[in-house]
Amino acid sequence: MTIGSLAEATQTRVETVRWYEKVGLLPPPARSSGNYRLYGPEHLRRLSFIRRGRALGFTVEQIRDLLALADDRERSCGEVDTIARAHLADVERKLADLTRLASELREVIGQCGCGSVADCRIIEALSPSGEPA
Amino acid sequence: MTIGSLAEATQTRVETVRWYEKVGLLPPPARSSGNYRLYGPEHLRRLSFIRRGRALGFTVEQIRDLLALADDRERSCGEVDTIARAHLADVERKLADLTRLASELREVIGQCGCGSVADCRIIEALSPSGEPA
DNA sequence: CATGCACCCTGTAGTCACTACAGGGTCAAG
DNA sequence: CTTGACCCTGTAGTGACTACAGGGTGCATG
Repeated sequence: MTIGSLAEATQTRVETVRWYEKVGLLPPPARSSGNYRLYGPEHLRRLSFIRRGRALGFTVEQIRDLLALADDRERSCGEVDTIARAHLADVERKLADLTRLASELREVIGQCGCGSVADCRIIEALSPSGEPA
Repeated sequence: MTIGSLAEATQTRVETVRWYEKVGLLPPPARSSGNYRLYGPEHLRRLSFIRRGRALGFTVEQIRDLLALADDRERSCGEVDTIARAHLADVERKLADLTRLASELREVIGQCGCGSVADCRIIEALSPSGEPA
């Protein structure tokens, strides 16, 4: 399996696959006579894991930890649970922030009468103490 | 007003103030005999505008545009409205993404029986076709 | 007058997770 | 034998800062 096929199979860019190798998430594969990377099914599994983790918003460092835990199959699942819960808490914080932000934005936009900038409420809302910038 | 007071007044780091100057959001202020930056009330107003915009999630480029529009007070408010609406649409997209993500995470976490990694549902959920990594 | 300390200066490099080249090599089809 | 798709390495860029390193300034205290 060349890097192109692996990338296609996992919906990843070729450069990204090489980057995962560089930062140590994906082990260096064998090389062909022409120095092409040759991947096996284990690489496909590992890269799929990485991509799914990224899609769920885990950082690369969290995925590195999860991979290390997944490799050590005897270990208790507790640490995995801890990482996942910490991440969920993070996502929920961001969600709350964005919700607040969206409602502030909607309010600001609703006030715009669309006259001239001189009396634009959006600009006013951005300026300190409602004064134009 | 030195850079430190300005930074404190706007809840900004000193380095960030200097960075806004470097990228052209904040005009270069006068200098003291000892080469210290000296800011006036206009700088305070402009920096407050920038910080409020950032807090609302506008990018630096969007703020650059908003500042240019705000400076040209004759112009119609339409462009300001366009920028704000585009940003709101962006925020709403992110909000939808995060909401989906949080529910997926909650599901994954709920499945973890916290035994050994070998039968950890979180790891399985991250692996392709439910198979361990 | 000397010292110390908080503050300021410039400039560069690092963060995160990639992305985008530049400048070349390899391979299979026509 | 040439074309074109693919691959290689290495470096630099993205956004919005942040973190130094290595120095200068300004003011209070001894």
